[in-house]
Amino acid sequence: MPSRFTIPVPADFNLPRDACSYGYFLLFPNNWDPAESVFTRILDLKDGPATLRITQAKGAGAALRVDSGRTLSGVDRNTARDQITRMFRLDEDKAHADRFHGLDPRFKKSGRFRLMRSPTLFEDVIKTVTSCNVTWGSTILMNRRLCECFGRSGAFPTPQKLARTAPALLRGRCSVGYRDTRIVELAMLFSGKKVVTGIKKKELAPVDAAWLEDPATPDDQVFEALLELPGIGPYAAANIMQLLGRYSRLPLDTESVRHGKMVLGFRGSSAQIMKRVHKHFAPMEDQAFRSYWFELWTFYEAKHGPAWTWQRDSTGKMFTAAQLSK
DNA sequence: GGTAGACCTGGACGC
DNA sequence: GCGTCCAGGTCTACC
Repeated sequence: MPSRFTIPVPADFNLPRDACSYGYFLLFPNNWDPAESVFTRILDLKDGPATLRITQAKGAGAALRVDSGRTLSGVDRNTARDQITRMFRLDEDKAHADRFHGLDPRFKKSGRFRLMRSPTLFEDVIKTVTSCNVTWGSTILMNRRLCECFGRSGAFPTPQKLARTAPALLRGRCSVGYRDTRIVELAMLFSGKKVVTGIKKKELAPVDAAWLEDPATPDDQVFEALLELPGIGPYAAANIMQLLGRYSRLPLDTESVRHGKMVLGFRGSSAQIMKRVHKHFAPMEDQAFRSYWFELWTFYEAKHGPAWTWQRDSTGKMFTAAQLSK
């Protein structure tokens, strides 16, 4: 039996704008339907996977309506509500907006400040690993296959499932290449296991997700802890920081170099341009990433139209530095 | 501390 | 259809 519930949102929350605010909205098992303005997401809940259809029929500020393909227990409904809240950052209120817009008023009119993320930290970490050293089209493919091959009914696979998976099988089915062992080791760490990692050649304690998510934990300690994880270098760690709601660091990559050259007019080697991009956004203090990201996003939208009109299988594959430089 | 090269895959390109 | 080259961060070895 289908079921329906609602989730209240902050007065400024706008589903098309805020759901389509970061590239992960294009990755499985997320699906945005531009024609209907419907965000569909499969969540692996206690009683099994559920396909959730999320809409905001009455516009910005109106409660989200969530339709499930099956009846949800009270426990599953609460878990779904928590995960959707995390995904759309519904806990970031006017104070967050005011802080960002005070430092960078360019985005006050559009109201942008929220960045879409995953329902769980584990999924954010794996999505980040699958976005490293690979073109965006391959990132889409890896996430699709992870869900199809190892997730229940197309949901994102759990840490427990991936922790039990042989790296070679992961590589063979999901085209993750050398990331295979890194993903399995990360899954073990998120499953509460100690890991003697072959990647970084040391014994690692299980990931304490609550400690990483706790705003009271200092940024520097979170960053250092992330760098310890297999497959996580400076770029990935900085990206996970913003996914954790810590916006002072910039995950700079080849795309940042392209942006530095094309939009900011910087010249020099890649390393020099990255240093200049860092310096350029330093005045944005604890909001540096938001300022950087929405500047990038504005460039993308100027090329391809508003993000809520993008199609995963066409527009969504255009986003690589090489493509955008053309 | 800085740097070169290996790690993989998909896609573009030339023949 | 096949071979070659390239894009894309992390990690290790070496200086």
